[in-house]
Parts: sequence; C-alpha cells; structure tokens
Amino acid sequence: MVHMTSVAPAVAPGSASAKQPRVRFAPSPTGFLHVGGARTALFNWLFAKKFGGQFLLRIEDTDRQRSTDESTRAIFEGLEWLGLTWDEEVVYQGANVARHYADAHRLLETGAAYRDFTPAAELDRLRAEAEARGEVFRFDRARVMLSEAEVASKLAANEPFAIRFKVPEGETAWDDLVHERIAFPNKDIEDFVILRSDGTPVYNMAVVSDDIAMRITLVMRGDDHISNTPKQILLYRALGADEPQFGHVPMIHGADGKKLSKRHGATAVGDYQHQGLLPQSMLNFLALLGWSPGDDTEVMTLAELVEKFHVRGLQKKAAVFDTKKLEWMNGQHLAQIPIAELAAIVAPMFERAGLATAADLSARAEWFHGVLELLRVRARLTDEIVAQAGPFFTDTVEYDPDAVSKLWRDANAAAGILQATHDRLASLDAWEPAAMEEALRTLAESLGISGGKIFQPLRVALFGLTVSPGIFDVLLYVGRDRSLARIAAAVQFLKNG
RNA sequence: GGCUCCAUCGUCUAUCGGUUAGGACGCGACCCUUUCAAGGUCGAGAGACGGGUUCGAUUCCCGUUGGAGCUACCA
Repeated sequence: MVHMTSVAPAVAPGSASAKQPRVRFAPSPTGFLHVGGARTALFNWLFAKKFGGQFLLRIEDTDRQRSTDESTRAIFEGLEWLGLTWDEEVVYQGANVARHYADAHRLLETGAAYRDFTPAAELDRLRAEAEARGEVFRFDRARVMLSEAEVASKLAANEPFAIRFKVPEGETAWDDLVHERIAFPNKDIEDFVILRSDGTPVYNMAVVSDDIAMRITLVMRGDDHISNTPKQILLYRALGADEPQFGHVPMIHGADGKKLSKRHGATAVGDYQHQGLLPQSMLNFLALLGWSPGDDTEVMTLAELVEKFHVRGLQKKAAVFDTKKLEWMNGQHLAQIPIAELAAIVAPMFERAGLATAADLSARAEWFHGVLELLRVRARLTDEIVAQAGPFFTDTVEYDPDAVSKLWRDANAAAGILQATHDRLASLDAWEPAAMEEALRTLAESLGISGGKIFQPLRVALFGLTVSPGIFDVLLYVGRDRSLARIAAAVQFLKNG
C-alpha cells in the first residue's frame, strides 16, 4: 500500500469553522466502490458544495489483510467517474498509525484507558463457553483490571497487553443530523479495545484520531455506524477534542429488504458504468434514494442537486435499490444530455464494437450526432444505442428471419412494392424526408394501399428488422446511395428467394 | 438474546394536525403513429395494529407487531 500523505499531529481542532464545513468519505479498500458507499460520498460531497466546505477522501487501509491497492484504485476510479472529486490530498489511514498509537497511549496515561493482559485466545474461549451455555458474554472490567504492582510485574515480564477504553458511567447522546437525538446508556457499551496487543489501532481509535487531525466538522455515514458513534464521542471527549456533528444516513437494501450485498447482483458502481449507465443518472438516482428535494422534481443534473440539496430532505428509512427506476432515470438523462457530450461518451463504445473509428466519427460529427438523436430516445442504456446502430454503419444488412416472415410474407408482392419504392425514391431531386414521405404516400395512394404497406417492407430492406427509427430518418441517415442499393438488394433477395 | 434505528401505494417519495392522502418507477387501458421507443390522458394501488392527546390525527405521545443495523484485539 502506498502512503503518500500523513496528516498533522492529532489533538484539538478547537476552532473548526462552522461556515466552512469539512466532511469526508472514508471507505476501506476491501472491494470495489459500491453503490451504498457512492451514495454516502455523494451526500457528503453535496453537503460540502452546498455550504462551501471541503470534501475529503480517506482510505481506511489499516486492515492489511483485506486492503488492496486494486481496491484503492477502483475507489478512485469510481469517484472520478461519478465526478465526486475530493479536496486536498488523499489521506491514507495506514500512514497515521503512529499517531493512533500515541493517542491510545495518551488515554492510558490520563487514566481514560487501561491495560488488558488477557490473551485474545482466552477471550475467544470465554465467549465460546458463554455461547455454549446459551448466555451472552459480557466483558467484565473488574476481572481484568490489575493492581499497579501486578501491572508492573507483567510489564517487567514483557507480557503483551491490549489497551481498553474505560467507559464512564452515564449516558452518551448526540443530536444526529438526520435522526435528531440518539442516546445510549453507557452500561451497554463494553470497554472496547483501542489498541491491539500487537500495537496496532482498532477502528474507532483510528477514525477518531484521524477525524480530529483532519478537522472534520461533520461525520456523515451509513446508519450501520450508529452503534460506533457513542464510543467515538467518548474518545473525542477523553482526548479533549470537540466532537463533530454526526449524521447517519439510511442503508440501501436489496429487493429482499436486507442490506445490499454482492448476492443482490450488481452493487459495484463500475458494474453500472459498464452496463451503459451515465454517471449523472447514477448520481441522480442515488440522491433520490434516501433524500428528497421536497417537491416532485425527479430528473436533476449534479448542479441542480447541489442547488436543491438540504439536510431536511434526508430520509431515516432504508431504501430499496430499484434497478427499473435506475434505467428509467438513465433514459431521461440520455434524452437530455448535450449531444456532443453523449457522442464523446459513446464514441469509444462504437469503436470497440467495430462500427467506426473515433477519428471517423469526429470527421462525420454532424451525421453521427444525427444518428445519436434517433437512437437516444429509444434507448435506456448507452449499450442499447450501440446495439441498435449497426445498420447505419454497415455496408449491407442482415435480414432478421422474423422480419422476413412477417413483413415479406408474400415475396412477389413485396418485391413489386420495393421496386416501385426504389424507383420513386431514385427519381427524387432532393434526399430529404418531407419529399420522400410525400413521394411514398402518393405511391401508396396510387397503388391503393396504406402507407404502412410500403414503409414496413422498406424497413426490412433498409434495417433488416421490424423495428427502427422513423423510416424517413433511416433513409436520410443511411444515405441515398446505400439506401437505394439496399432496396435493390432486397428486391434481388426476394426474387431469388 | 441484548442494544439502537426505522415504519404512507409492490418500489422511491410528498404531506410543516384539517387534503377526494399528491408525484415518480413499475403495471393496465387509451391517444399519437409507418414499426419500436419517446410523449400525452386515464386507471388500479398506501397511512401495520392498539391505545391515548386533540374539536380533529398519516402527522404528536405510549405500547404491540414487523423490519433493519450493531453486538470482535474487522472496518
């Protein structure tokens, strides 16, 4: 793991400016950026932007077993893709263990914490025994607190010890940004370990030490952290630091009502990126999961989200991740995104699909944009745009068997109509939709058939499918030469059929 | 089990004690129409239950039930 940054010495932020909030997103790099994390990041980011503060990123990589550089990179990429850029340098928690250690020992010196020489294995054993008896294991301070003499002798014998925080009597409460007041009786909080016997810090210690050092003014995170909060508040106080404000946003659940996890399918932000989602759709959708602008607005850009964001709209209830609505949301954004922006996003996909090179597309930008206009409105994912674009790019079309059997059922009749269509279109002075439509409608009239009887077989000839954008748009964007050639080829196909 | 949080249509949500409980997704119907979308109109669809407080509760309080999270020398 790379540690590029360390932060200033711990202790008292004291003068954290209320006007300049400092928030952070603190994922542990043990996997990809998941949607729940992305939403927490978004709310923090929104809060920072809304109130002109800073949004910081801290990688909580103190669990060396599970943390990977690959995950760290994935988190960066995910946030960058979403456009949730962070202020200041990234803080790697692992770079701060010396301070965490020092803070834990400071607590030991002030008497806010004490040494526990009980081996971890012994604790495990006691826990297992209690469970076997059907009881709940309660950590007993009296059993492990030693006299000064005993401590001195164990120290002299070099016995390893963990440092535990001595939870005081009373109650620990705070006014949560989204829940109002939350209170925990201290008797329900065990004396928790802050420094392991190997000298490494435990989560709550590291978090508090870092949040103090980073001068965080608001800790906004998932409500699965609610039970950590009283412990952290106790640490702030014992360390003599002002506690920040806390806000606990609800979880995201899968369709089964359980906390979202891998078994619910795609939960990584990257999964959606690769499925053809626009970052603004993801952001918009995530924002609406657990937050509401208070009115009926649904489709919003990031800038609009910043403008409308307010903590009052934060929800207390867990929300179910509904991919159907996500896709609808993407369709909305697909329809309203500036066409050049869409083109830039989608061009590499066309290249990968082998339909055109990026250079080719930019050389024919106007044409390409026109094609995208036709396709965007009937797509929900950018993938679908690419999938449906084929006939605009290829030289020849493949006939879908269903289309042939349905719309070219009577081969002779179809060939006749297509031939007549070909001749009418070929005689046109201008390759222009209105003229084409007029010509073909008059043709239909003279043949005594409905327009559809011409348009549908024509669609198969031009697109090979029963579905396509409007037929005159297809004619226009496939182009005169290719269109006429395709119609002629269809006539041949039908005659030989 | 203990602690904590939560509770309006299937889902996301609006409602600052007085509404025919509104909108969106999804679903159904219709309109538009050369197909598919998009769009438009309409429809079905909700205050978990029981007590209070109040002239009046979805809204405030309590309880029940239900759901979720945490419960490590993980983060």
